[in-house]
Amino acid sequence: MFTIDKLSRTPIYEQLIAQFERCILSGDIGADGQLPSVRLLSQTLSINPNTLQRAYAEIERRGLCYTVPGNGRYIAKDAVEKLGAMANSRTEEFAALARELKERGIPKAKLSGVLDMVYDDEGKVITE
Amino acid sequence: MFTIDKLSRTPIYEQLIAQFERCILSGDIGADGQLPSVRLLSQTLSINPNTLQRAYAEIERRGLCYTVPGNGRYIAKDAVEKLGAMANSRTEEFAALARELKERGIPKAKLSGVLDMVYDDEGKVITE
Amino acid sequence: MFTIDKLSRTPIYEQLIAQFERCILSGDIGADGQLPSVRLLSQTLSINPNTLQRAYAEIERRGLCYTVPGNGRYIAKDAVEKLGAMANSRTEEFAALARELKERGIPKAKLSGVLDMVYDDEGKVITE
Amino acid sequence: MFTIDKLSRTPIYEQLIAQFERCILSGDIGADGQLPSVRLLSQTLSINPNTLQRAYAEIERRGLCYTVPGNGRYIAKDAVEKLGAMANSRTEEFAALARELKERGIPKAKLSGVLDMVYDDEGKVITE
DNA sequence: GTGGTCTAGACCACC
DNA sequence: GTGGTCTAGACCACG
Repeated sequence: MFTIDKLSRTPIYEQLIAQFERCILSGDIGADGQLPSVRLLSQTLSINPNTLQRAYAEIERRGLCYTVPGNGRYIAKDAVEKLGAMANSRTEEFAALARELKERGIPKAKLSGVLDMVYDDEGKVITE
Repeated sequence: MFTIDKLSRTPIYEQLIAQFERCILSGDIGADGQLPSVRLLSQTLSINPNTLQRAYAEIERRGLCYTVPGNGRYIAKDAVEKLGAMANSRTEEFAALARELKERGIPKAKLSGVLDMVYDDEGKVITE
Repeated sequence: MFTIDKLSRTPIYEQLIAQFERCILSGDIGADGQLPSVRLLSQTLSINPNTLQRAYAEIERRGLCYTVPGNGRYIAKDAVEKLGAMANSRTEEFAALARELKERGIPKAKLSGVLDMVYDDEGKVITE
Repeated sequence: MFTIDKLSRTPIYEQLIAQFERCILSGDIGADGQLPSVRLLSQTLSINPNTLQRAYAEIERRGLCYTVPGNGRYIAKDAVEKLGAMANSRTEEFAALARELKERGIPKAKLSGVLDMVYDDEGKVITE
């Protein structure tokens, strides 16, 4: 369910956050919306509870989940919407990267092609 | 000529590398192709000489420049081509970002629009 | 009669205590002064009996109620007076908060205004 | 300069945050606006560096200070304004407390008196 | 059982 | 020197 790269330069807790956000989007969390407990998941992933705790704290700070004291953590109902709003602001990142690649001589056609591939990806697989 | 953001989370030496690469691409380095000395430039930018040294070392490692001992650093003649090759591999990065944004519900049209903006921005200047 | 916020950061047992004290002040407990049994009320509120037990223990410790073994819990006759005395000591808390807000630049007029609003709120109901 | 109560129920890192905010308001940070380093201050207060780090991270998240990589942390120029804005929203807290005390029979006159004392505090001492 | 906090000590990257 | 991250292991409050 999760893949953590302990050697990566991006901190583990950020990797965790990213993975959780993906899970929320894809609905890969149990139907009751409960997130795995700190103890359990930290064992499963063999990471330190503190690290996971930190990831959870940040996810909660973003309003994507909430804590029921003594009971567990649950995904917020409007989590998907919030993620959408956040993604919108990340478009600027996309623009910056495109600008840089353009500067380095990558033709627009190439990037357009990549975009096509990404967005038609699953479509092709199914319809073929 | 250079703009360094000391507050940025991306290390200064990486910022330097990126800026040098841009200068190489745009030909903004003196006609003789000589890079400014560590001592001089570090003073100009008021950064630590070690930091600049590190950037130069990395640029050299990438084969974009070479050192003439006791004389200075000069841009390699095939530097532009090498940068082109490197940029190509960075397209994967672009794809990854596009994939993620797609996953989060950003429609293809939006990204295409961004692409158009980026590429038609200065394109006009050329076609005029 | 009771509203428990299970998501609140203030423990449930403290919420219970506060609500009981309010009920005692407003006289909203049955004329006989008997408090609901642990079993019944914990079911009604769908909270853990232990939690309710803890709240009752604390209320009893404060001398606001007493237990008749095998019979039930009853509100102490001097409960209201005791609550008054306790509230007096909480004025210090009020002073501390006011001091802090002053330190942060909130003008006295603003706090006075708040005070007016709070106290004149239901005051009207009485004078009518 | 700082007083930490390790036995308090409010976490150390929150105590730290509160104290820093007060220092910022009163201008008790060195003229250059640099905050003490994690290592140094954690030794001085004999607390764990991690705890202090956490406090600093939160302060930074609130936009009250910023980090110069490899150099240190500095107070943001608009820190005082931000603190003012935050305080404004805390007025609600004040109202809630006043409401509760009113409910418990504290007369308005008493709270008004407290308010007078708090705000005229230093004035009296001087003019008397 | 749950989450929250803290300590001790280590390692890394950057300047 | 600076901040940032992580681990290991402990303790506490709450339900």
